[in-house]
Amino acid sequence: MPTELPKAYDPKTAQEKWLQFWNEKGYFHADPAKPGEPYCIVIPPPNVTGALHMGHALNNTLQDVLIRWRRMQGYNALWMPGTDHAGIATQAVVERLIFQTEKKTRHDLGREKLVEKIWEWKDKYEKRILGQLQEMGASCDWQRTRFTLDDTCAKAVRETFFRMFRDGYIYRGKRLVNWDAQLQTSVADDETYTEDTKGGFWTFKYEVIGDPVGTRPEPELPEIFSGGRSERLPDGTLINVDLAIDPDNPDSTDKYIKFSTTRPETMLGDTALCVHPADNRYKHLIGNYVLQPLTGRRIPIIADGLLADPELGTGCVKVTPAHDPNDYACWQRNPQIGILNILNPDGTINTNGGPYAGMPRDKAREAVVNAMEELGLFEGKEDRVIPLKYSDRSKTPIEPYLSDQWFVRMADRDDGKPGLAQMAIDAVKDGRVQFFPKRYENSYLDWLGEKRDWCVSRQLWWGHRIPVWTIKNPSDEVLAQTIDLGAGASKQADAKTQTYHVCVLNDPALEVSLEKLGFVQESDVLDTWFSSALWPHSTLGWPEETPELKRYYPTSTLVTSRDIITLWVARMVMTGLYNTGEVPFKHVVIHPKIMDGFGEGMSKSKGNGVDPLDIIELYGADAMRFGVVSLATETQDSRLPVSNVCPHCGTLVPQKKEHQSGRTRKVVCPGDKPAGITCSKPFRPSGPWTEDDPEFPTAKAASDRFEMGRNFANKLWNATRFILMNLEGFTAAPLDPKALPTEDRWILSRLATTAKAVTAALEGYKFSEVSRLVYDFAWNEFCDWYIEMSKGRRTDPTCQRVLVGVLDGIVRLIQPVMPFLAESLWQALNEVAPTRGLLESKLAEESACIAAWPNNLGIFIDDTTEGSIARMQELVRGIREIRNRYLLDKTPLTLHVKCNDVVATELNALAPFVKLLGGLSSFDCGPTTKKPKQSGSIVRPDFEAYVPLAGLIDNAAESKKLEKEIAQKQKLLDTTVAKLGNESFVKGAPPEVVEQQRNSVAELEGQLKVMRANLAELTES
RNA sequence: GGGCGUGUAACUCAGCGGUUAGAGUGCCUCCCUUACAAGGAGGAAGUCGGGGGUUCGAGUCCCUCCUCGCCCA
Repeated sequence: MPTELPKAYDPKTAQEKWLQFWNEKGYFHADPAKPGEPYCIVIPPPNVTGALHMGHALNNTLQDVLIRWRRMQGYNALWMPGTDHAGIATQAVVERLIFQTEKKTRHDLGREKLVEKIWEWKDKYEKRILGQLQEMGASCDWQRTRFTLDDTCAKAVRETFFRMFRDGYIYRGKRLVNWDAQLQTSVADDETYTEDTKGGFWTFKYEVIGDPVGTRPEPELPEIFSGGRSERLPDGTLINVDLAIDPDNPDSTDKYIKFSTTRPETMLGDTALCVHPADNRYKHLIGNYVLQPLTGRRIPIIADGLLADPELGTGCVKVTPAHDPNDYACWQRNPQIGILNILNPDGTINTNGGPYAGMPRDKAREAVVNAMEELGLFEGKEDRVIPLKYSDRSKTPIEPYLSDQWFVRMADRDDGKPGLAQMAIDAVKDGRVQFFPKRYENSYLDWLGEKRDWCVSRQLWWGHRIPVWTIKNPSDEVLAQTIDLGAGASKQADAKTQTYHVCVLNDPALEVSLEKLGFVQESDVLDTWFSSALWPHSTLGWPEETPELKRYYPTSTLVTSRDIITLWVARMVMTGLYNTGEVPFKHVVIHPKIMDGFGEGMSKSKGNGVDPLDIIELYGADAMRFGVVSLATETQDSRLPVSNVCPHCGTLVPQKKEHQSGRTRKVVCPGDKPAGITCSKPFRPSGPWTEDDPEFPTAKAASDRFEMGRNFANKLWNATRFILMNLEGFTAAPLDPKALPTEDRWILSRLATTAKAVTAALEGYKFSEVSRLVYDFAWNEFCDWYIEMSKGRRTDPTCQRVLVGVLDGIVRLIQPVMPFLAESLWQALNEVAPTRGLLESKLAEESACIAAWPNNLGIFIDDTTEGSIARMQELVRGIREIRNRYLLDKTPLTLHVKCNDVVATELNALAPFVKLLGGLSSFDCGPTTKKPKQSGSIVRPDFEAYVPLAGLIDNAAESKKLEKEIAQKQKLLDTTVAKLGNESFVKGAPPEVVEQQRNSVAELEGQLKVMRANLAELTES
């Protein structure tokens, strides 16, 4: 006996049940020993910094769609899950938390203790994140879950660093970094943000000091104007640097030169003043010197057209290479001016700042301004809003800071070894790695093309500690003992600073003995991206030659968002090629970003992220997945306006901008007046909260964009419910397309077409197309028409087989997108019709997860039949339109159709359905049908149909409608005729288009004739 | 400043050279018809950002301007 399903789909029940079922069955565990072409995706490891938001939901749902689809196709599919330690982000979050709760800094705690605390945080959030993924239905191979700091990954990191060190790709160098003085670490550009901040614009002057000819060190002179700089002079000549006084203007003995700055304290580190080479006001001063009065240093006046802007301020700027990126670049062009660091790592002034040493930045600024004022060198201050760079981690201003860092060399090499950047460029250029959509290649290639060295050291405690031991000025004895360290260690020496670095691969004993000799291990850790760059091969076990690595590497597809193409994708390609000689993945799929309702990207710092679990709770995991798949189009980012669900009454209260970033703690529910709800109770809007609020319950986030998926799930559920209720006596048998009636041939043709299109969409990573195709077919064709038609054939065994067969196909097609729903329907089908099939009957698979993907249905495709049904649908819609217009409700109608014999034969064959769907008591059709008086009319190219409405018809209304239709058709006819009258159209357009237009004219003329006759009759009566 | 994208119905988005531009939501009318009111039937609603151009034909290709977004300087 058929089981009866509950009236509505209950996502919660399905999710609990099938998660457990899948887990027990182990469908998601990939075994390299099993057959099947490999298909592998590595997850972009989410940061353990915080929970996942809808952007992650989108990213992971798309991966799941692909992996589930390939699994159904019979691939040996592996989806490798894991999380990222996200160095600075996580450390900063934990440090902040500790400071809030215990008022302790990391230095109070110490390295070991802090790292321990971070591991606790990591455990908590890793669990949360993996839980979120599981609830979404992600079919990852959970047994293989990795973490970028676990032993397997650590081994790969160390091996890679060692090889790069040994091969000369890694070096120690100085660089101006974004210094976070609070956290005392450098941060990457993407870890900073710029905010307009109230500041000042001070103007000072320096005294130009006499510099008698001959006392200046001569060798300096050519350098100042050497290289490209002289070319930038407008007249192409060198300026006579020995002249402090302009020869053309001997009276202009400038005593002072004025400049402006937004950061007066950096004057302590000035190494030059700079003017534009073409600036006539200063031309004669170039090459002279000024006195930095606070430090007593004599610094040159130089010309640099790239730094100084004659239009801006006084046209003269101070140059502080160690504390400003532009000045730093100027120094690189003019190295003779020197570079001077005036800051300690904690942001206080160092000994280079003379009397100001030890002062914090802000105090030093005050002191410097005061001192300049006392010296009479202060010219004025203007309040100004300036864009200031902040650290995203500590929310304190960034200090450009010169420090020793470790770098990975990107550039081409002259020793025959390949340049890392070039290797990665080649892989995309020759198509070994392909981007979808293709245009994203540009950002990848452009960025790599700059071949800028990668700063990989971070002054943090949370991460992979750099395996380098260093000694300065070692004794000869020590040097002698480190001549031969074996193959497990590699040495670099910097002769200039007498510094020796030893990188150790994996030899704890050697580490100990090095330390005994006075070597000290580098305290820095590696940039997080260093370990994530290895992710595709490290997770598979590299450097070991594991069966997984052999089987699944290179992986197949990487699915990610565009903002980390450079930071992550490019680096994975580089390290993959460097370590394994092969690209890490063949396809890179870039998907859109989900924005909030105001067009801003979701992020943890903004706190405008929506927890997928909120959406899942409200609409179900299938609906959430369907929703995000639907918005994954190729071009557009997608807005997700969010509402707060009032915890008291369930009213949806739209989220406003002021609710975001945790700025609003209390919202009073306005209730829902139309629904008669007066709530007025307070709640806390959804947001980046980490704890409950004792006063106000927190609202969950909702978005009506997920209703579509929820409704669709319920629709399919009920379609299945209906079919199962009508399978009394079901027997399985193969279907012979030729022997089937029109309606069966039609729905099978539509299924076959849909399956083909869905497969093509998946192959092209056109995700939104996938959901749209299945939705349209299942709802608008199968449910709205075929199931309705089947109601006239309740006990027909063929119809039962078609119903089951098409439903079976729909369930397979939707499985990648809506796996919980699909499994629910599949299991229900398995109970009632375990043996089934369209072309052959066989026992269905035990789970939809492993059901075969529909293919080879092409035999069912039948355009003629699709045309017949389309005509019938037009007729039925016409009848319904008349019924609705006259509010005829359930009144049985009669219908007379005039058409040619061919059409009549087809319509007669479908007569039972026309009667059923149109609510007719009688139906006749043929070439001799006459229009009954007082009837509603439906005029279409192939037929004219009449519904007698004696006593009901509203002549005026009917005429009005007809007139409108006639006007439309006439307009169309006119433009078509005009088109055909255009000789160049008839000659230039493809013949089939011209033919189509000709047919259209004939049709329109026919229809217009009938409609005009009908109108005339209406107005007569 | 450079690059990439975007602007289509009230909202969120499809369509990217060929009939009269579509969907979901919302809106209006009718219907609790024995699968589904998370539903059914029907309807109204768009000078496809502005301006030029190419083409027999342009939301669709090119140029330009404007809006908004992202990335890189």
